[in-house]
Amino acid sequence: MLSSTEENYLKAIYNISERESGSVTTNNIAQVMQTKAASVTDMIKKLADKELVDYAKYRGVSLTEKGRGLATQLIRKHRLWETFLVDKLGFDWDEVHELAEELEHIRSDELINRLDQFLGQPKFDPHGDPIPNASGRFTIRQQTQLSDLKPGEKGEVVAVHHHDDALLRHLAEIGIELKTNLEVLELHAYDQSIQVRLGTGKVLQINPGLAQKLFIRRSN
Amino acid sequence: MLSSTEENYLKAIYNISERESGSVTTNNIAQVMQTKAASVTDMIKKLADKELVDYAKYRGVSLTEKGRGLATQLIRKHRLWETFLVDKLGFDWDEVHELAEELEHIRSDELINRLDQFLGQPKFDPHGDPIPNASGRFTIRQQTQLSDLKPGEKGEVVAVHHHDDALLRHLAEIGIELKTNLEVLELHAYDQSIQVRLGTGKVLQINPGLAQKLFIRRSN
DNA sequence: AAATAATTTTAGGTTGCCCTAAAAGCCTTA
DNA sequence: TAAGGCTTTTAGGGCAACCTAAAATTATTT
Ligand SMILES: [Mn+2]
Ligand SMILES: [Mn+2]
Ligand SMILES: [Mn+2]
Ligand SMILES: [Mn+2]
Repeated sequence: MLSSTEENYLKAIYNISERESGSVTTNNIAQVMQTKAASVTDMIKKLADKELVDYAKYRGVSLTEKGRGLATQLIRKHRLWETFLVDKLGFDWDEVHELAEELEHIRSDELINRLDQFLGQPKFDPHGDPIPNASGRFTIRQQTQLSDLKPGEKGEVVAVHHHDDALLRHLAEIGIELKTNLEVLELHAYDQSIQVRLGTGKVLQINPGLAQKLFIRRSN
Repeated sequence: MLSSTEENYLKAIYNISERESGSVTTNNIAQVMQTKAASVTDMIKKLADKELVDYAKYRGVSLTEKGRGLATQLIRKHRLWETFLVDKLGFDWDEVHELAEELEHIRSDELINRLDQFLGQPKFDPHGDPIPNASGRFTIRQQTQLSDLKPGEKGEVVAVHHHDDALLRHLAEIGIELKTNLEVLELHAYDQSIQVRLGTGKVLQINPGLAQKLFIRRSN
């Protein structure tokens, strides 16, 4: 039985290792967990004792199979709760992350499987992130960063990277949400910004930072 | 901001003072919280510092207005989550108490108010217990213990006392749930048992312990 | 290859919630 | 009303998760 804190560390390690290659460093975890390196070392030892991470002093950690499995289940719970909050309770997509951070620690397989059924076994959460199934398998989807599209290419917004509430609110404001269709009109060499036309006809300048955080499925 | 533990103590004190008159004793709380008297004394001091209980050494505690308000909100959350689990996720009434014990500590007024809306602002939980509204007011209902009915009296089961899962399963097995209609046929002086006929026609012998835990609204 | 800089670990301490054992206070009953 | 028996509090610790400061190790620069 893991504490909520242990679960959060596992998830942090999982997320870091998804976006960076090699082993995960103490400082890296400290930053994500908003804590101090010394505290991370304490916790790493505990997780290593429980065989959830492989750990070599001064060399960082990586998840074991067991650790990765638990992290995946936690992500499943997080994303299912987010889906519940948006689809059933009518929250906006920028309001659900913190709540899901608490709800994900409710410990009951029965609960999460019933919730999954109730929601119609969704494959993606309100931010377009894939929801692993009960065996921990993710649905793979073809997607590209908006910043990689060439002028003339069209597509549909399928995910946003990631849980920055201000970003999500901004997107909603300028008219971008999941399933929004768009076409790249021009790339401006001067500031790397991208001009796009939305399905609604609205034309927008998207700055490069934002364009990296929007994931598109090409549609032609 | 209260910890889950502090919230649970408040709820325990609230529940004890509902069923017993006078101030709530340390041992009483220790028994409900499954902990030791010394631990209770520690916590009582903390709650007294926060002005959630009135405390006089060796004299027990009682909730302040503020403490009672928080306890009531916790009970609201508990009962709304139980209602969600039964009505929306299809759990049986004997399966939801422990889960609600965890869910009730999720801290968000917005969440609980949306959940309330989603459930249709229910007035009673799956065990027939009243759900306080956002201002902490309970719906009052006329009800009598089955053990107080006289032969010939009829009524409807409106609540069961309380969260003993085995009791709830037993009731379901013998055909008693909320809204079950019944009529008292006979009282047996020998063992104080009560013979009742359910709406279905089924005739049962109910022992006096159980009869005290069934709440009935008279219907004639 | 040193020297310096950065990272990581260790040492020692705090807080919240729990414990056992002993002391203190309250209550009953002779 | 005084003793004995409960109940409650205090004293002194343990454990999880955090902290700061110092030491150890690794990485980078000269
Ligand atoms: Mn999230
Ligand atoms: Mn998400
Ligand atoms: Mn309950
Ligand atoms: Mn209930």
